[in-house]
Amino acid sequence: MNDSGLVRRQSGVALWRQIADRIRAAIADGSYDETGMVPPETVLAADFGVNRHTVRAALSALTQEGMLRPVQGVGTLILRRERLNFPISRRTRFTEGIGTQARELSGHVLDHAEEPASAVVAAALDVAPGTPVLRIESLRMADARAVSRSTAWYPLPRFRGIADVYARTGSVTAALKDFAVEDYVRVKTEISAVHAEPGDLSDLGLAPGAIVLVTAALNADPHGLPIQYAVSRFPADRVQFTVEG
Amino acid sequence: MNDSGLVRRQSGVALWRQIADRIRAAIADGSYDETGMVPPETVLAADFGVNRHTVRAALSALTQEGMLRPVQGVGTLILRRERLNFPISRRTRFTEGIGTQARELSGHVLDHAEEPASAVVAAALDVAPGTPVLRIESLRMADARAVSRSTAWYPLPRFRGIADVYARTGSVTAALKDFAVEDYVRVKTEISAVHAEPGDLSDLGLAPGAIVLVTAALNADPHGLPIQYAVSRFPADRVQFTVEG
DNA sequence: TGAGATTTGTCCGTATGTATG
DNA sequence: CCATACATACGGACAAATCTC
Repeated sequence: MNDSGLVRRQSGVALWRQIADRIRAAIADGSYDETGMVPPETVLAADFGVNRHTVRAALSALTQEGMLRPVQGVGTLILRRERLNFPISRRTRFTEGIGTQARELSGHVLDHAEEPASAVVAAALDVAPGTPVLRIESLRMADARAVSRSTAWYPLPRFRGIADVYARTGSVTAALKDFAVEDYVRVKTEISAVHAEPGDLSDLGLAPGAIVLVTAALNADPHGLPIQYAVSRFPADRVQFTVEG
Repeated sequence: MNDSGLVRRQSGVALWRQIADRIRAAIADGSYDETGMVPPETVLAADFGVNRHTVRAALSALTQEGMLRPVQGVGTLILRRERLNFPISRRTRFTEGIGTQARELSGHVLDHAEEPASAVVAAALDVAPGTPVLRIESLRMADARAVSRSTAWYPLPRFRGIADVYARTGSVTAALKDFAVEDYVRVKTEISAVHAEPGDLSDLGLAPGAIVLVTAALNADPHGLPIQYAVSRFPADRVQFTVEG
């Protein structure tokens, strides 16, 4: 199922990395589920039309990522990792959304500060540009792996101090409840994908060339007042979204 | 606005390609809108911490993509910076969705055939695995650039012959209307992102390492009967999605 | 008109990374 | 492990086009 594809040279992406990306994708869509192993290096080399050394470099990178374990005399075992599914709907909640897909979920506040609203943030929160807003940087983990890195903006003075509550509870929903927001709805979500930037490499533990899914989301209270605008970055090899109509 | 990021070496992704990706992203988010030009090569080289030749290789790639036009003695002009926005909602329609964002829209049938339903397709269309279904491969263009490559499955015998109507009209909605489907709704959309595969390079005109947004969508008629299951691939540098709550 | 500054275009050589056999 | 070929990245120097004063 991984045939029909010569790999492209002189493209600025090393052959071993192109091959690593394709093997990762093949593992994700279950192509090797029957054996639980990657095909032998010589077979892969023939399939991709490259030298065995090049395949070895690709497998070595995937082994480094913790996705494979080579066993001499046996083959290269696949250590399966499922992709977390993150539902997006009018009632999007991070913790409920991931639900039972991970044993351990947590949210961490990395930093927070009050600052004047940029044009984009001001438009989203429906305030004048330059109005003070609260910015919170956070990291979400599932089973000890980073699944999102967010920057969220909240209007002031309504939510002054919410960062402390979030830091204590690890939940946005709980923190909002503390500020008398019993319910809220997801008004709009923009989804795009870009290559990992230097910040993603450290925050999300990614390699250069990796893919980051980016969402820009607006949440509002039941009266329609914007309460949060957030830009979040997700590692595409660990997360997907589902939009339920 | 493009600072704070040295670029990573020996990662299997050439520096010039990493830099090309970041400049493309900076163009897309409007960082250079004031001048309509990319900063001078020497400035970019200093920002990224690389030699000017390396920046030139990146700019050369973007010029090849039709995104830039260098002018000796003046600078490097930005030709194109729009990303098509594709709204996803209960009433998702491709043509209406793209709407006025492009002057010319078209859909082309590349291939179609009847085949037994795979496990995934059968589950989506709510038929028994192996039941014959109609598969249609299509390509959608906006202003002479490919914006999606889709594989869609339709239940049989209900939609036998719909490929011809789609090929003639270039519109799924029109073709469905021909089969007495006056209205339909988007039940579910899964969104993920992967690296471009060999097929994407030719179909969507992408370079290796490029990002492809993948959607798996189920449409149903007003009675809730599944009428179409489609897996579509979009070039992430030209397309983004918006989910409206 | 012209001199100087700025910016892209092209050449040289050299060291390292990638890919093959 | 080796040897070989090509791509990538760097450093420097200069030419050509454009703008400003």
